[in-house]
Amino acid sequence: MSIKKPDTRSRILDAVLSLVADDPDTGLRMADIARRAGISRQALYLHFATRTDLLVATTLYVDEIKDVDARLAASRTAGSGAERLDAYIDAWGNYIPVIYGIARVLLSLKDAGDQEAATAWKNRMDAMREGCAAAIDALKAEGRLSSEHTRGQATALLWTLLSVRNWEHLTIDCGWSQKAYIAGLRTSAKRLFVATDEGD
Amino acid sequence: MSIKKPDTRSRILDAVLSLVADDPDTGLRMADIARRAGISRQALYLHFATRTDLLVATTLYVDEIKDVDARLAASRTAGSGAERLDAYIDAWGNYIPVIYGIARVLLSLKDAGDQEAATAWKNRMDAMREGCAAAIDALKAEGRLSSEHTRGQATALLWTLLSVRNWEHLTIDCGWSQKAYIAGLRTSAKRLFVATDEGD
DNA sequence: TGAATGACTTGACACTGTGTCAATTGACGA
DNA sequence: TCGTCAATTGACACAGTGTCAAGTCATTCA
Repeated sequence: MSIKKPDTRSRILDAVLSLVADDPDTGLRMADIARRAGISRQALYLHFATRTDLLVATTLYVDEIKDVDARLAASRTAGSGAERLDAYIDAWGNYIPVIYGIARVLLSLKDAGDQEAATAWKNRMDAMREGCAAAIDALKAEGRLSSEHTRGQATALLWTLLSVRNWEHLTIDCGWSQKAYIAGLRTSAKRLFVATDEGD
Repeated sequence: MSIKKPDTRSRILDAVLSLVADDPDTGLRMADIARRAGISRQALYLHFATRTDLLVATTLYVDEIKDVDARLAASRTAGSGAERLDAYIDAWGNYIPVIYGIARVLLSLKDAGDQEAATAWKNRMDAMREGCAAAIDALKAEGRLSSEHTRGQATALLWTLLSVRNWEHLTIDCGWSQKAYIAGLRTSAKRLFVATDEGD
């Protein structure tokens, strides 16, 4: 990886982010991105082979800038399984709005049948799933995982519950505030996965 | 509405469905649809103004053929609130795979910023939400709705839980069978919304 | 019988957006 | 001063949607 250099690449990535922030519904055309970055459309192709490449790179760039890893790692230090579940919901749930703009673009590419975008998204989501599995495992280790689910089922359910699509649905379609979203998911996850005191 | 006629329109709609069934990942181009329907590409525009119109019409056509209304109405006759919840999950959850192919196309249009597709989808989902609200209300009327949620919150959560995206995630990404999906959602909904016996 | 109508066909074309190619410029470092 | 690298301009190929004009063919109606 290069360290210095005049950083046209970063200007391009920032241009994508600023366009997405400005108008989430924009088509995000290569020509628009170039204009925003202050270079010619053709110059984009000196840095990224295709539009998909550029968009995938942008999501990685966001992860880097916003330091997902640090955010999510914090949740692993929590004490009990239930606390860990809450911490993970907080960490991931509050990260979603940060990535939502560009995530949406990537999801839309994936939906349109773009294999590369699908793979990139899958990788990100698989990493997120690890966190879900870790939280469920912590519960299980304490014997506090609801007897109604196996570890695998509980992990899949939590993973599903925490999807970007569900965040989108609850906040945008249902009008929940970010705070209400976090609170709602916390209580839901507790009800779903944490065994009640008198044997479950 | 016309009753007879050689029904080129239906042939077109069937062509869309058969293409979607054949290859869910296809681009579903107007030219392909025309070829499958046995007419010229231009003739499509004699029946549908735009590709979006055609695709929206196709989802309505599926609803008509498969009779969603009848399926969902059945769930309203169930006895207790809990039974009604189960019946609704069964009815809707088993309808999803029927519409999934074309729903996916519509969702992808919506994602790409198509306003007309977004509205059409919203209408369908609003109707589905009614069923969720009715099931939650039935629980509430019996005093069996978990005290942790208001009616509105519970409805939104159930609506979210039953989304096509979640079905997609659980069955396709997580590999759950349709049976496992229904069973998983039934127990989850019960845990989430039905109050436990000793005051909740 | 013969004209009008409606559904469909063929073929050409405009438009948008991505990606490619070739030739040129200008700066910077060895 | 030469080479190289980043960027520029301009032209173009290719898909896919949507439009337009002119022509065919069958049915219906007078």
